[in-house]
Amino acid sequence: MSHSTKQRQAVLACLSGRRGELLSAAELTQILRQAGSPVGLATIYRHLTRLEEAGFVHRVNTPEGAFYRYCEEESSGGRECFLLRCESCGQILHLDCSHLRALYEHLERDHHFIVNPRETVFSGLCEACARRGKEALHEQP
Amino acid sequence: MSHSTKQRQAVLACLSGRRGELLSAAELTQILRQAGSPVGLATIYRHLTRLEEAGFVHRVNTPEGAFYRYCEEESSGGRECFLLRCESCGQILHLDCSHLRALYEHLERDHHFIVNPRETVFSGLCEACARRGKEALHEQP
DNA sequence: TATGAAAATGAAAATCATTTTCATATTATA
DNA sequence: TATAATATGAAAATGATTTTCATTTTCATA
Repeated sequence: MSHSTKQRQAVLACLSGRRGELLSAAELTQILRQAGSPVGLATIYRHLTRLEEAGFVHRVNTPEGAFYRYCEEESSGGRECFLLRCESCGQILHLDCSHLRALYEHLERDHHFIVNPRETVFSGLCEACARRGKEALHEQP
Repeated sequence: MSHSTKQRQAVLACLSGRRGELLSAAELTQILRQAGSPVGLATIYRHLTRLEEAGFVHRVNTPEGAFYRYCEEESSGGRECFLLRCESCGQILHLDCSHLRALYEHLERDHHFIVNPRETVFSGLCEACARRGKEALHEQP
């Protein structure tokens, strides 16, 4: 049995009020503290884990640690979203692309691998960083 | 200037002798110790970092930590390899697939995102684990 | 509305991969 | 060989996450 507590509600409410945003456990702690309802870090982690297991939030793992975001209900029309992470600036982009969906179907049908898009992060360079990198090649040292 | 030391050679030799295998720093330490040429963990990490920067090894990040493998020289005909990681059994599969290459070209051309295949790991379920999962659904509790 | 068992909390300690420090050892070159 | 640059490894530091445990809160039931 799970009890409803204000900490539990605060964590979910914070993520729910910031849809699309990816937050770390530390950022959540900070936000909740500033909002006047401080929640211990351990409790934050516990709720994030439970909320993820219950399908209310998604977790995205990066080399810099885990980030969490509110889970739009895909069952009710929400589009699956793919994640692109820029290795240079750390930004995480969301992409809805039919080619990607098709590729995942191909991997499943022809390579017997069922991709979990929520855990899969394409690592690379975003447009701005790629351009910056190119320019750097032409600069004087 | 970098000095050639037996530790440096041992690390590269170990990875080079196990092409295709993904090893953690701890596993490398273990293997080298058993082979009679122990190398300190800090030194292993230092060499792995330098070898990766120099292009001799690839690093793959997973929620369980980083893994390293010898870098086949792609410039001389080696095929780019894509990484699929089973969330259930932890196995990492290598895949050479033209659809994937095509998708990366699409992402670069149409979404201006340059994917780094070495850092990108598709997370999901391998064939065996997917089958096991399906069977489990039909089992009696 | 009281009671008590189950569940939740948070501070502090524990983990665990990785990095840094620093005193010592090794390498390459003059 | 001397010596300056570089490498080593043990131990300490880091930082994200998890666990422990004494205390507090929730909620079904009396």
